[in-house]
Amino acid sequence: MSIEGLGKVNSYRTLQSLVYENMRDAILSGRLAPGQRVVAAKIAEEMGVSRMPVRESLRRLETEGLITTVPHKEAVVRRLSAKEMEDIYSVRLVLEGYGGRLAARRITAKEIAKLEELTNQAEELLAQGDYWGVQEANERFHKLFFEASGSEVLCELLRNLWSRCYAYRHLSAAMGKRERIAIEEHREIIRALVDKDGDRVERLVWEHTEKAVEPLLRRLKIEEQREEGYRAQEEGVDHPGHP
Amino acid sequence: MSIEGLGKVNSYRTLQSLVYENMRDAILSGRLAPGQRVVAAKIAEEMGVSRMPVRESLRRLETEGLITTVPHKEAVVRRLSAKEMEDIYSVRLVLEGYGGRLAARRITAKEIAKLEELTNQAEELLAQGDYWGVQEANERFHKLFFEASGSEVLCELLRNLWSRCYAYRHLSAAMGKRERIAIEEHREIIRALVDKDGDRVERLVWEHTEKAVEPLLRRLKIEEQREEGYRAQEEGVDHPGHP
DNA sequence: ATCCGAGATATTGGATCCACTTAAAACATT
DNA sequence: AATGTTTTAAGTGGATCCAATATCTCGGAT
Repeated sequence: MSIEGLGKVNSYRTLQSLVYENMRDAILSGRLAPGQRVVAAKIAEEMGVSRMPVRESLRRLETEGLITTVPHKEAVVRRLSAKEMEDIYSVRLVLEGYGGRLAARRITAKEIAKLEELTNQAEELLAQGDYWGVQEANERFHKLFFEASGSEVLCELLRNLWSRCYAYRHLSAAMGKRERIAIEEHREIIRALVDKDGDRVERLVWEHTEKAVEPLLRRLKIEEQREEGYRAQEEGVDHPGHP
Repeated sequence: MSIEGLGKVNSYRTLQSLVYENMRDAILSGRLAPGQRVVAAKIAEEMGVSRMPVRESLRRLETEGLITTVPHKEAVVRRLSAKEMEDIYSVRLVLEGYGGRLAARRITAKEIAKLEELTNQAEELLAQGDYWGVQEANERFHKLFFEASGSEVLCELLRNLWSRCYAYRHLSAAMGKRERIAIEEHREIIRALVDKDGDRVERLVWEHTEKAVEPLLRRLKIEEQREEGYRAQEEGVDHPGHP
């Protein structure tokens, strides 16, 4: 009936939406890791609800691309191959660039101030060696940035693409190697926004995102190969190809 | 239990997926028109199934942006304002342009032949005055075109954007005014693909889509104003603003 | 020893039931 | 007649039950 610690449940939210958010959060945070099986009954019991709202949530997560289901078999948290990750990032690149172009035309002084604040925050956190904090601040920068585009459709798509790779964000932690430069690039983007120079914003976002994704992809490919190695060892097969 | 005329239902497809496709088709075709209310129980009865698979389908359609639901109230087929339509088209523009750029690098001779065939088909249909047929052929051209990009992510997003405005396609019927030119533009895009000139493909797609959307938007705006006029008349209010 | 098939088990898919929310309609009150 | 209130109807949200299907296990035949 009620989810512990969430107070008055039935006041205005449906159970289904709460379960959905809970599951989504679990996936993004990594509590439900990519490849892990998701059993509706288990989730339902854990949350103290029936299977019904869980099933509806599963459908939503499925159409968002966060889980995959096979009829009568199972639902698993979706795993991304390096190729898929690359595709997602390249589309994000294009869309964020376009968002930047739009933002340059309509961003307000207030929003720019907020972007500057986030950049300063990131800088401070970097000085303290809090790399995770830096990443979080940078994420908020990007989110705010594309929301300034004024296109709800664009935001929706970007949020989706974002959430699909969020569970892999630990792979893109640069641990001091790139953060310095990334923050400088953010400042440059802000300058271009102030100048209302859409072309320049777009180009800068392109370069910026491209550089950010490169190490992530490299690591993902390494992980993939390592895992394939394991599997080969276990199964006694040398190259089973992708499942 | 069984949907009439669909044969062996439980062999490999789930009822839910059949209901989903049915509903989606109804929305795209206009049988369920934008703004129309969708009552789960009614749909269930019509299709001869229980409400369960209908509810799951509704969740999917909702996250795809084809319907909107208000908790405990109702589900309605989503209506697009001119602004939303404009946003969707501008994102489509960007993505299709990018898809073209990718396609230029990897499209095969066979795919190009198929594109040419579709263009010829469109031309024939135009000569016969079958404007609807022309539109359909052109749609298939676009679909095949962006599928040649090789990016599943990109295709998924474009399919979604496509489906969101599909119910409004009658508004973009040019009835002979533009089809001639559109077909010529398709041929030019094909030429650029043959030359593997990604930049040119992207530019051509931009221009092409931009020209196609303009009349649609104009008509949508006119419809919007007319409807507002009706409402003002009915309610005796002069300008109630957007709901 | 290996392969195959018949139960047993786990889990999803679908139907039905009930409770709760919202709106609409009927009614009463001023 | 207009307005506020109660009753009624319609429809969603959630729980539970049953059926269908896939996987697993174990015993038997070759």
